[in-house]
Amino acid sequence: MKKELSTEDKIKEAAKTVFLQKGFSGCTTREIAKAAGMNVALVCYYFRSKDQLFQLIFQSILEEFVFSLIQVFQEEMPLQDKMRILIQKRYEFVEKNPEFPNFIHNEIKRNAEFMQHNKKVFDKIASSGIFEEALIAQQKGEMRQIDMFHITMLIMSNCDFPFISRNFHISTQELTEEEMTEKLSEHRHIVSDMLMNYLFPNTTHS
Amino acid sequence: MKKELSTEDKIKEAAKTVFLQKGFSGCTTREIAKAAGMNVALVCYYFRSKDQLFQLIFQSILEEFVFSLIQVFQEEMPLQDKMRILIQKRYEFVEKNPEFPNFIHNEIKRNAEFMQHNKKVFDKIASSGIFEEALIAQQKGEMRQIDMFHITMLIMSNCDFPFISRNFHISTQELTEEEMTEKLSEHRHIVSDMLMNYLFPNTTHS
DNA sequence: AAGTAATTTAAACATTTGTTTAAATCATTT
DNA sequence: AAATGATTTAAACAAATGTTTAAATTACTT
Repeated sequence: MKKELSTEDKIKEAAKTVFLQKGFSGCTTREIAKAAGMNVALVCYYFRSKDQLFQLIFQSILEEFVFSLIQVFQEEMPLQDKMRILIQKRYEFVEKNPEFPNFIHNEIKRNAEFMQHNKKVFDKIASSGIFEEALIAQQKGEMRQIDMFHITMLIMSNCDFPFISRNFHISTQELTEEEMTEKLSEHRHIVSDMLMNYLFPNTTHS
Repeated sequence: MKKELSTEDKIKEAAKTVFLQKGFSGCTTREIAKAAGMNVALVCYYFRSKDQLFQLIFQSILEEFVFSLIQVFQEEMPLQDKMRILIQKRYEFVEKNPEFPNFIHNEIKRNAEFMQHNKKVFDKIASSGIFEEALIAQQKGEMRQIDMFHITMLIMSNCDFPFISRNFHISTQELTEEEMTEKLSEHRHIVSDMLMNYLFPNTTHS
């Protein structure tokens, strides 16, 4: 059923996998071609250059990432529930796309202007109204009064880092892949508990 | 005063800077040589190969990293204080070496065996007795009863990630370098508060 | 079926990059 | 000062890598 992909799409899929796993500098066009079961020249035929192919992939991945966030913001429910779900969704998103955070950070480092090209995507978060909603909750005393910067950072730190550092912990604590997967699955509840307790201190949390 | 370095040491220093900033795949021997103000051939003359030079740098950085942790464990004080200081020291260490965490994760990904060569270094953490100490505190009910895996993960997540994602937040939230540095400095107190509250729930924290 | 355009392939090209070589320079010892 | 060994340099080499070319194949239209 997956056989019916065009050559162009096969290369795109392979490129996504390889770029996510190894980053731009860490892989070659030949590697991507091979992963797609294609000739080297075909990569250039369809995408002109490695840079252009990367730009394309990067953008699509970035959108996927941002949309997964916005999806939650737009729901109709109390901020506290929204936050809990946000944390959960975020954690699960990274669980499914564990290479993702590292990928973004590496490529921003390699080329800081990348993000400027994709700023529009991030504006969608701001225009979702989530920040205003949080401000109101803070004024009501429902939510801890700290800058949105810190809130964002706390959520991302605790949801993204475990997967960024997956191999590190496997190595240093001598875990198997399966044990690690299990641990990371457990960890979500701890993260959720800790963050919700901290962000909404006056509430009893199940 | 810094002029009195030997050629070998100049190359080592340059290599450390460049490797930390760009990773192994992200830089060239010529780049390192240039950063050291040296000839390309000198890099190979003193270190035989890029791989060997990298191995050397990696190991020294890793030791620096681990020793900064152990230092705290060995002090004589209640676990709760030890933890607070650990969090603080860890945060400050990454603040001073912001490229560090990303560097480690990237190179582990590139070559998983790297860590196996340096396992001895990490054993020193275990033999510091910190884990036993934590277990006792948990049995006494002083400390939240969660696996050391999760505790380690929480601390590292909140201390390391802010610096890993520094450029990401600068880009997406349109901050200047100075604003970001300031924010990250504030963030330490939030991290410390949140973690201490979570790990030692029955205590009042200043 | 012939002709046309798109796709695919193998080969080649130019650059980059890790490494080596052989000569030149410098420092140190005798 | 001569000689010896260490250090430095420029040049070269081989392999890898991004990209292009030109021919071969396929798909599609008339």
